[in-house]
Amino acid sequence: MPHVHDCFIRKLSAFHPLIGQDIARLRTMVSSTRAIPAHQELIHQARPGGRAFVLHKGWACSYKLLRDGERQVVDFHVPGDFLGLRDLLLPVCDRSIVTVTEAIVSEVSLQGLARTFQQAPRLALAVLRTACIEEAAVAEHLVDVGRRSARARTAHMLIELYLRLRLVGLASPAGYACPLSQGLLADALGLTSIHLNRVLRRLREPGLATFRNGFVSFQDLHGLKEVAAFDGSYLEQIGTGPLLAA
Amino acid sequence: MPHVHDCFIRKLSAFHPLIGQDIARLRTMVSSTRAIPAHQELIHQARPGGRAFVLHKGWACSYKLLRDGERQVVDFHVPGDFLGLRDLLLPVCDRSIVTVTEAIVSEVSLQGLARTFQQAPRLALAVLRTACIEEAAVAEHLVDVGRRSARARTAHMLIELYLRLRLVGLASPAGYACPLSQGLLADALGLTSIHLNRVLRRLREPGLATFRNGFVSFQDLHGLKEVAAFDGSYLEQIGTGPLLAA
DNA sequence: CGGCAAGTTGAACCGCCTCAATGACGGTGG
DNA sequence: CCACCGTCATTGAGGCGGTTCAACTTGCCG
Repeated sequence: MPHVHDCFIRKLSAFHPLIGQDIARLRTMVSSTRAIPAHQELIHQARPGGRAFVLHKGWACSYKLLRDGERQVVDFHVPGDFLGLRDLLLPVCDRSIVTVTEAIVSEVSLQGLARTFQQAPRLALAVLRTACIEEAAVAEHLVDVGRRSARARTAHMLIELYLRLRLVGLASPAGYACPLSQGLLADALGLTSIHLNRVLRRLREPGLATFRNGFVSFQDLHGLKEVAAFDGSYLEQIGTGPLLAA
Repeated sequence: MPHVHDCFIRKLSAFHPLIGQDIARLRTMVSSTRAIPAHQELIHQARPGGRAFVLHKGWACSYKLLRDGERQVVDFHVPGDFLGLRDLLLPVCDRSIVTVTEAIVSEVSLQGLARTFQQAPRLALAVLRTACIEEAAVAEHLVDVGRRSARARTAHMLIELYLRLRLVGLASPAGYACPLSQGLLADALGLTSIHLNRVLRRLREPGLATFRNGFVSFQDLHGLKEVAAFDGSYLEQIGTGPLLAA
């Protein structure tokens, strides 16, 4: 019933047309919507939990910790994302998810999900599809880190976040609010924050994009896509549905 | 009915106990088992297909091509793996899958999978779990490329392949047959084949592991795990089931 | 005002890449 | 049977991108 569900519904709709009944079922799937402070763990690496969440508001990120203290951010999560599906299906989760900002989430139990699968297979399919898309994002992320220069990789990440936020109405071609610190973004890109800082300057000074004070703003989105060698087939094709006429 | 299904069944069993009925259903899920030559595309990047396969014999790999011709191998596939689940669920697949060696596969249709989900939810759950594990491998791979040195990363990959092969009985602590070329492995690790060659030497000369003539052999698996800072929580916990008492 | 986290800049180092050449092997056709 | 070829593996020398270490600044909060 709370309208904070909007992002999730909006996102699912982009993948799969939902009917009214589906939305009603969606509301029975989740429970205990609540606010979580920033920098709080939702899911802990290697601790069996079996909890999943729908993120309604705020940002989160999943990361893995190495023994030497290094951290690799695997993915960022924005409103509408379904977190921890893996944690429900596997006995042990291999990564942690923490909030980046204050966040509003709803918890999803294994029972709730299973019930949804039984009663509304179409809906279940939509959920699976979003999970697939998020996995595709991880793979794209891997390509970034493995085969693109720091500059292309950074440009690519800024654009990807833009598309994902646009899908839920939180970004415009001018830019978007981005609460990530340079250190966190660097841990996602496989760079040091020092080098990322220099890379960001080399995007800012030629007039491509600016990341400052919690905002990403695009001066030349087309040029930025060139730099990123962006091929958004895995994301762009979505987000062209009726909900995103803007 | 062909016993080439063994690897898939064996792998599913490791995640979820199967009963006889499940195995019978599994056999109705797939169709047209056949041999595929080496270096042949099973699934083509950006070409809508909606086909998926169970790999019974041989190796395959999924990769993404960049506009500049660079290639990033996202994952290797060994017997027992389920290929292309994403391709069934999403309208467009964002990566290609090719055979590395000659391979034997069975095709799985969306209908076949959907039927399985309806008739045998337990089985469907097992399939989803293996898909999750493979996604976890991609994430681990991302950590490799993003935050580990070339040497640790290479060691890590050799061990990961070992564990995945062991799960289907194709590896022993002494080593395993590995038909990958150095160039292909380098494309997975985000290295040049030249540098990978030097890295392999720095694993061979201290007496850790050898990769030569299509075989990986471990001289000092424990030491190798040290080098890799290996934390196989996402893989090791599995493979300790009854089927893998060896 | 003091303290901490995050951002910014500089200088020096090194891991990995690039370019280049050679060796080892199997296949193919003369 | 050997000359020719393509693919893969191996080794060398030199250069660049990104790291490391070390300031210093800025902004926020107590």
